[in-house]
Order: sequence, then structure tokens, then C-alpha cells
Amino acid sequence: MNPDLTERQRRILARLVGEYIEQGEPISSSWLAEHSALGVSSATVRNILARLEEHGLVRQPHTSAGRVPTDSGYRFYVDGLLGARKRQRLVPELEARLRRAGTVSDLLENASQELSRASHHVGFAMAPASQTIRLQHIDFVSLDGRRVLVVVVATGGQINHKVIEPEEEQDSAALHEAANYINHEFSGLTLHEARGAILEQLRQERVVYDVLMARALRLAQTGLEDVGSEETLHVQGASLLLDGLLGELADRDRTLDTLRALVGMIEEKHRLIQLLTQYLEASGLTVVIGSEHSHPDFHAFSLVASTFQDGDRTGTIGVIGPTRMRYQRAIAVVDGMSQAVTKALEGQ
Amino acid sequence: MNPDLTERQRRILARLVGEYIEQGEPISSSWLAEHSALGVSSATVRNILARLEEHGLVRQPHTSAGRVPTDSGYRFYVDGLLGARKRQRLVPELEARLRRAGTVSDLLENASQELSRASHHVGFAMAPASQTIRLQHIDFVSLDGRRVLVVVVATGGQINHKVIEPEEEQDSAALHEAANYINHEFSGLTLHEARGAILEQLRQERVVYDVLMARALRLAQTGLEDVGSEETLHVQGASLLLDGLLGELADRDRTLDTLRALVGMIEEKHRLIQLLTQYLEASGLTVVIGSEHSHPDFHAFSLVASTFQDGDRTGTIGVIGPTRMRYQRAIAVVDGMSQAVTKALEGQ
DNA sequence: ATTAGCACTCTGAGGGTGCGACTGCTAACA
DNA sequence: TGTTAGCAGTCGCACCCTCAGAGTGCTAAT
Repeated sequence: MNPDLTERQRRILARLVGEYIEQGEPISSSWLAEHSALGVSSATVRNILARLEEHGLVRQPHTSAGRVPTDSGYRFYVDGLLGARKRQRLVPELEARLRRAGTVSDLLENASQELSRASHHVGFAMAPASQTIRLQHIDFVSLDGRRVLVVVVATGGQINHKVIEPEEEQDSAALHEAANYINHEFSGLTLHEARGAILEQLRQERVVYDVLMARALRLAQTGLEDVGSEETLHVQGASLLLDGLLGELADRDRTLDTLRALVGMIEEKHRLIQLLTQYLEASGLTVVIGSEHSHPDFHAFSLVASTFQDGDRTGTIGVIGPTRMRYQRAIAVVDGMSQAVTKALEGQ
Repeated sequence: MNPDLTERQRRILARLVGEYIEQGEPISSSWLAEHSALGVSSATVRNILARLEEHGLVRQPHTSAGRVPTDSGYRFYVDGLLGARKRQRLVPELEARLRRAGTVSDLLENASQELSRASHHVGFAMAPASQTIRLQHIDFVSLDGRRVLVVVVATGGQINHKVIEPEEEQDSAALHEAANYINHEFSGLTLHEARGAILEQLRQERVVYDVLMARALRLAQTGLEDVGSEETLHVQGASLLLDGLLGELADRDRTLDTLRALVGMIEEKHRLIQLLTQYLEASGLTVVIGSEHSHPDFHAFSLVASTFQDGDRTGTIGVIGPTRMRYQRAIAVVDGMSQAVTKALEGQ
């Protein structure tokens, strides 16, 4: 990306972005001349900055101000960071801490919490739906009236439950038997396979003669509908979003709107899930900066995400913060955490 | 409360508070003189306002501004509203809608959603811990290694699950038998009673000879620890809190801090639960206004809450918004909803 | 007790000024 | 040809002043 920059231009840009991220104020040519270790005067730096501005990498908030990175400028900076990523030393420690979690859900909750804490931004962790999640155990519990509670336990300690209302009334013993039958016949299959197999059996003629079996199959069919199709998303640190406001209170109208949109997204997780799913395909670490987002509500924010593996399932973890984010730190944290999560899941 | 006000003073105050809630701007003496239907001049109103100010019911943001209610002023207004509460007509409709929910958890989720939508503030619904929640069904599922997933179904479709790691390894069949035994012996008891009974049995001598039973009891003991002690809280509409900001952007330093505190609370629900539990004792509808809150973070917000009954359990629903809130509407919504929730739960 | 009238206070918008921060450009220089 | 010192120019911002408008408190008359 942007290979048509001289070495000197690169160095000035990197220094500018790095410093702006720290200070949050426009960087002047004289400051860069003093601190860039290039031994050139501010006038020279001004020339360089003019070129960078032509390339759309930096801009001036107003005529007599220093330069500020554009989203493209951040992109350049981040690409530089991604190229020279460091060894992660804290992975084993993180992994050990994550390993204490009982279910996958607990583990991801911890991970998102840790991401938020370490990055000072919003941390999230998503265990995506998977065709390959397996049915481990099913249970039917009679509630009052005809209503039946279905509890589905899937691999990784993932639990779903829902209430169904079958045609006929079911007593406890019958439900128990039905669960036994289903567990015996279908556990170990993926949810997808199990649904298929159940439909298949229902179509066979034997069902007509075996009332018990028919009942079990129908319960299971209703009970397994939809289960496992929703991703689960853990989000932590939403209150930290407000800190971004303090800094950027200048153009508050736009910021406040996007902020509200973001808080809304965090509340209604399914919208956020939809958005994150886009980036799942990109393997490894992904950084999406401001206007690179397809959704306008995200133009004021950046996303640092990475995938993790749980057997053949792929999930996503990451961090959401303002475009003026400490990318270096965020990338290190997300990278380390994704490795730690993958390893912790291997052990389970 | 404040019975030492003349009728005229009351009417002026009520008009002032009502109008300020609508407009959000200080109310002048001349406006009140024109709209209070008392047939007095603005000078007279000014005298009255001076008295009200002595009582601490209204205040002036600055010398040449109109009056604004203080928290005490809101209190007076709200007490008036509470005295003359209206019949609720929409209860049956709400009730019917709530009844469609499967579990109690779903129902409360719907209720909090509806509260937020109708009041335009943050809506919440809390099913508190209870000594009287009953064990309906327990299940042990073997995960990899020694780890065992315990699923506890309690009355009202409330589900808890946790992973435990017993001393000895357990195979599937043994777990199954253990669950059967526990279900047979202890289901129907409250969680509290069940825990007691299990401890009692463990102390008896028979246990020494009956390995199966001992195992079952130990699993259940570990599995039931803590279960049902946490309240569950549903919160909806956090993004609406930001709207309060737009209006009160003036004293943004304080507001922003409290806002952050509030968003944090909504994220870390246990802190909010702690706070709400205080108000549980107050039977019926409770309104807590700004500085009446014991926690300073809440001084900028008001709470309208009411309890509902689920058999002998008591839960709380309500609304959180700025002190300048449409109390009339909020009270009606919360009142109606609490009745609807109680009725919907009776039907289950 | 009420009210008209008036002096007073305070806010907030509008406008002018000067300072400081940077830049872009130019001309001299290596 | 690239670099730099110097300088003029631009802009934001803090500051000051002013003035109209809004609303009050007080007083004297009814």
C-alpha cells in the first residue's frame, strides 16, 4: 500500500501518526523536525507534509494548524505495525487464566472483559454459529399445563433452552423416556445432522406403530428448531465509549449520533453480530479504520479483530474504539488474546 | 408532605413543574400568571414564587431567569400525582402480550422492553432471588475429563447451569442415575430446603454403605451451591440515556460523569441490582428523585419502580430517566405494567 | 392583599482586537 | 537539485466590550 512514498516521507508520517495518537492535537512541522531524527529543518518537513497531504494521508483541521492523520494515514501506520508484529509473551499467562472458565461462554466473557481492560476500549468476543456444533444432551422438563422446557446441551458446554407447547399433553415419565431415546439415538451428531436424521425418521413408516418414538421425535424436532443458529456475543466496556466524547466534543452533533448508534448496537447485539460476521472471512488479524467501515455509523470508530479456533469452529474477538486509538497496543492485545483463546480451547 | 402551602401556592407549583417538564426551560412569573387560571398578575405570582423558593421547592438558574423545580419541587408534584392515580385500562392488553412469553425470563425481557419503549427511558425488570423458588429438575451432563455440567431448572422456567469438577470421574450412566435419584427425592422443595435436606442426608450413616446415593448427594450439593442466589435483571434502552445529554449539555462535566457511571451500572448489572434491592421493601409504586438517591451517581436521575408478585416471590420493574422526566406517563406505564406482569404470572 | 411601575441584574449574541501558532512561498545557499 | 532561513499571510481563539432582552425584587399606590 502506498509504495510510492520515500523513506523519509514514511518516517515523518509514522512519527506524526504515533504522536497524534498520544497527544490528540495537531502535530506541527517544527515538532516533527525536532523529534524525527532526520536532521532536517521544519521548512523541509513542511514540504514533505505538503506531499503527504496531496496523497490524502494527512490533513489540516484549519489553515494555521498542524497536521492530523486521515483514515488513510492511520491505515498506512497500521499496515506498518502489522508487518512488524512482535512475539507475544503474555499468551501462556492469559491462557492459564482463561482455562479456569467452565463453559465456552464463560471463557469468552472473560476474554472480552480482559480485552476491554487492557485496551481501555470496548472488548467483544463472539462464538459464531457453526454447522459443526454437536448435540451432547437433550432434556425435556414438564412445566405447568402442556408446556415443556427443552434444554439442549451442545459441545463446549453451550446451553440453549426454550419452551415449547406440543399438541398433546405429556407426563413426566413420557418426557423422560423421550429424552432417553433421543440422547441414545442422536447425541454426538451435529445439530444440523440431528435435525436431518430426526426428519428422516419421522418420515419412515415405523413411526406410525411406535407411539413413544413418534412422540420423542416430534418433541425433539420442535425443540431443536433454531437452536444453535444464533451466535453469542459478549461485550464489555461500553461505558468507556463515553470517554471518546470528552476528547472529540468539538463536532458533537455527529459524534453523539454515532455514539448513540453504537450503544444501541451493543444493546441489540444481533445488529452488531451481523456487522462482525462480515469480517470473519479475513483470516488472522484485521483492522478496519473509520470510513473503511461499510456502515456509516461506524465511520467514527475503528475495529481491531482477530479470529480464534475451537476445533473446526471459528469465532471472533476484538476491540472497538475511536479512530484515534492506540493501535499498537490494541493489536498486541487482540493478537495475544486470540492465540490464548485458541490454546485454551484446545485444552478443553 | 409540605402541608404548609396554601392552595394557590400548590397550584402555581404544580403548573410550574408540569410546564417545565414539557419545555425544559425556566418558567417566568408572567407565563404562570397567564396560564394558571388564578386571575392574578405576574407580580403576585412573583411573591408566591419567592415563598416557594424559601421552601426550597423552586430555584433560579440565575438572577434574571425564571424558576425551575428543585428535587423537592418534583417530589411535591409527584406526590400529587400518586394521590390521584388513574385506573389502568391497558392492563389486559399488556397482560395478553406478556402471556405469550415462554419463561419468566422472557416475560421480564419483554416487560423491560415495553417499559423503555413507552417511557422513552431505560426500562428494567428484576426477578429477585427468593427463598421460595422451587427445584423442579436437575440434570448432570458429562463433559470431557472429570468436568460435569449441572443444569438446574426451577419453578417459573428459571434455568441455571454451572460446571463443576467432582473428585472422582463419573461416567454418563452414573450421572444419569444420580440425577434420577435427586429428582425423585428433592424436586418440589425450595432450593433452600433442598440444600438443607441434602446436607442432612449426607450426615446420615446410610450414606457410608450406599455409594451411588453418596455420589448423587455430593454432586447435587456442589451443583446447588449459589444457584438461585443471584437476581436476574433485564435492562433495555441504555442508548436513550444519551438523549438526556443533549438537553443538559450545559453542565456537561458532572452530567457526563454520572452518565458514565450509569452506563457502567447497566453493564455490570450486579451493582444496579444492589441498588434496586433497597427499594424492594417499599410496597407498591415508588418514585425516587435525584438527590433522594443514597448513591451520588444517581443524583442526576430519577427512578420510578413498582413491585410485582409471582406467587410468594416479589420482583421489581421500573424506569430510570433524568430528573426532568414525564412522571405522569412514567408512573402510569410502570403501574400498569406491574399489574400486567403480576396477572400474567398468575396464569402460568 | 394585590398590582403597576421601575430600577436592577444577568445572560447571551454580536462584533472587534490582538496574540500565537503554523503554514506556504521565495530567495539564497550547498 | 535539494535544503533552509526568513517572512508574509491565514486562521483560531481568548478576551473585551456592548447591548438588547428577559425576568426579577421592591416600592408605593390602590
